Amino acid sequence: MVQRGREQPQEGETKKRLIEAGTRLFGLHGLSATSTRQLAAAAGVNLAAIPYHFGGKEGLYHAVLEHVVASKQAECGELFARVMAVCGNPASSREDALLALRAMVRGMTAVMLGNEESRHFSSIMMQEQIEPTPAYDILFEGFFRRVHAVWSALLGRLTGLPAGSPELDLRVLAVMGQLVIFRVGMLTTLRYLGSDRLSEAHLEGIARLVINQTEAIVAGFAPVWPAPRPEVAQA
Amino acid sequence: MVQRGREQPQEGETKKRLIEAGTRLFGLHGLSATSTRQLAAAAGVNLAAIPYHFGGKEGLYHAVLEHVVASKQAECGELFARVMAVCGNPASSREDALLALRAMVRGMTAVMLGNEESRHFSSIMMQEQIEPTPAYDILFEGFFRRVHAVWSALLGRLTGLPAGSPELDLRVLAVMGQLVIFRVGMLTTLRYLGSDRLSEAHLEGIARLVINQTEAIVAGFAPVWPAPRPEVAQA
DNA sequence: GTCTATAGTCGGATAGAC
DNA sequence: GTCTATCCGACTATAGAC
Repeated sequence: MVQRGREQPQEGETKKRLIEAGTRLFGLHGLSATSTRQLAAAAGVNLAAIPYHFGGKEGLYHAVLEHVVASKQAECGELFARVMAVCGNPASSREDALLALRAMVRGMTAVMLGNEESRHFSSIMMQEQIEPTPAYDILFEGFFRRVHAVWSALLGRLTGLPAGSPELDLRVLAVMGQLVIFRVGMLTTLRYLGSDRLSEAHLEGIARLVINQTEAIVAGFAPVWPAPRPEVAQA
Repeated sequence: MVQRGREQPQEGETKKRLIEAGTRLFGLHGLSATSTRQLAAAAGVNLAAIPYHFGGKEGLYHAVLEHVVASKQAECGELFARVMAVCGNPASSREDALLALRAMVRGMTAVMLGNEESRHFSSIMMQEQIEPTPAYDILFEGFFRRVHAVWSALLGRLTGLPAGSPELDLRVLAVMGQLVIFRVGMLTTLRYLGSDRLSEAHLEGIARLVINQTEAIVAGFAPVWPAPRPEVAQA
């Protein structure tokens, strides 16, 4: 808050502390509503370190986005690879695919709802959806496209919809929405649960419930797209 | 932009223009990142009108929230009443409830994804989820609680889950998530569709797809909560 | 009720000592 | 590479004329 009671920090240390503080503050308040003075104070570094190391506030924001995307990639890499292996293997059974689906829901529940860092990450993602900055592509290409690809392979396998078809792309979004809403509407969720945080039991309940619903979705799937010209000429 | 080429506007007119401009600008940039100068310029009124009429920027924000909530209530009131009537009538069949579900999905698709005003409304809701202001209760009590109550009655009727149970509350959120994600992740959705806006055909496809999935969810429903102590003592 | 002018604060970036 | 001191622009709110 005031001054660090230590000797001069190393170069890497200062940059690292600013990125950590930036992840938290940009997530909470957004890019324009976070001041360089707040950032420097939270990181315990000098104000002038921001223009010096990152070329300005926007440079720091850019570095924060690259950092959180790399962090999420590391967190999800193994899970994604396992699921993709099942989907890409023609010998795997439908039962294998359903097991992979359960693993995917559980993994995404943990990644999205579990730790505190994910809160800041998703807040940044939401702000970029509302008002994209030039750094939006980092999030889209680095994180979102990958998640979508895995879900797409999984649901494509279970519904028979062709990869890249609009119906599959939209269904992937709708299915992911079942989980995303708990992140996006966390505050509202907690009000309904009468709690101030999601407990382990809540996470377990959400994961089970989404697994049940997603299995029901693929079991009751019937293609609806391309909307075959609804009631063409009343014929 | 500069000056209005007219005589002095009426009192009500100035307030109305500021609220309209506020809905758009607060939705795009948020409370703290929208300046009074932007607001006054967009509304075509004098800067000093904001403290005069609303007591300051935050007072205008408060008025904007009350305005959008009232607008959504008017938009949804009839649909909600119809669905609640079906759910509250013990004589209505399961088929009636499924018809109400279809009407609800179509109605919410139109309300949430259809018009331009809903974009600003949902952006404000998202920002309040990230960093709530004292005005958050206006949104929660005035809009969200009502939507949730209707979905809850509908899904309670179709699954047999008791009103107010945690599982029903969470399932309502998960089901709504299927639609909410298209609003929250509109930018990403459009990238996948390779379009710059959602056409009527897109909306129709989304509504059909969510209806199909939600019907599948209630058909394949199996209660998962309260998680019956997952593998209690491995017995 | 609306305007101009301005007070007072806080923002990001930089110069230059160390 | 880090610090202090400072510039200058943008912000919200207000005073006071009309």
